[in-house]
Amino acid sequence: MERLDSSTRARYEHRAKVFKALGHPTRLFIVEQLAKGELCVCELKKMIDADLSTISKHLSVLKNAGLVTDDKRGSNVYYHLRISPDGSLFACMDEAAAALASAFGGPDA
Amino acid sequence: MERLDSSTRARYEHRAKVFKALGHPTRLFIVEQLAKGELCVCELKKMIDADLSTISKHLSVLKNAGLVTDDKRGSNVYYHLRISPDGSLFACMDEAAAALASAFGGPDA
DNA sequence: TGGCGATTTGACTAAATTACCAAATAGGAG
DNA sequence: CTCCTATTTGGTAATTTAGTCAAATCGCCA
Repeated sequence: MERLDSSTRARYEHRAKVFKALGHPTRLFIVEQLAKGELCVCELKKMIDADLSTISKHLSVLKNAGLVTDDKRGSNVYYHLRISPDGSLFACMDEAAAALASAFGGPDA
Repeated sequence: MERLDSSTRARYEHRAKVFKALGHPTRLFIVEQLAKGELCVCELKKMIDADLSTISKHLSVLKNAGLVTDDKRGSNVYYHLRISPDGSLFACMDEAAAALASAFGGPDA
């Protein structure tokens, strides 16, 4: 029987950090937009109705989870994905939606 | 250009809920154990060093995210996964670990 | 019926998250 | 150099989450 001891826990904390970063609608949206190509903060601002500082902090969470990197060019900061848009993390998003929908009979159940 | 308006946002909130549920090491551990087969709360208790009520609440979060269901049999409550252990949500966990590791040069980078 | 083991729920506290505003910083243009 | 734009950071209030203990439930068995 596997037990959640401290060394096992460290491994799970590692993974949980990535899921946690994806656990916010705005961040999930950002990740999907970046899947189409890099965007600078001001471009994301046009898409998202929130304070610029809020968006900046969401980007920082994604960066700390290893999901994106930033690249300063001129006075702009461009963000792009570190994961493949064809990878399981994206397939996973659809499965996530399906899990909830099929459980509670949502619109796309 | 796609915008995160209120209806779009509702869709992302839906998905984010599932990721959020996976964004805790204990819950991630529980999900992986359940991938091997159903377990009752007292069996999970043997694996996890936390208060029984804490475990119960984690299970409730997973249930609300549509990831598990419960099944009372006798005086025990058995939990089992609602998602396939072969699906992308599991493949995704490895990718999650890899994303962080490759970003920060972790042990399994 | 009475009590027991298993599990959930409620009350509560501490800690983390989120959002906004204002201020700081950094680079480029004039 | 100085202003302007782009972005991040710090402070703070509101909300949510995680964890613990105690109390409430529920199904069984004597």
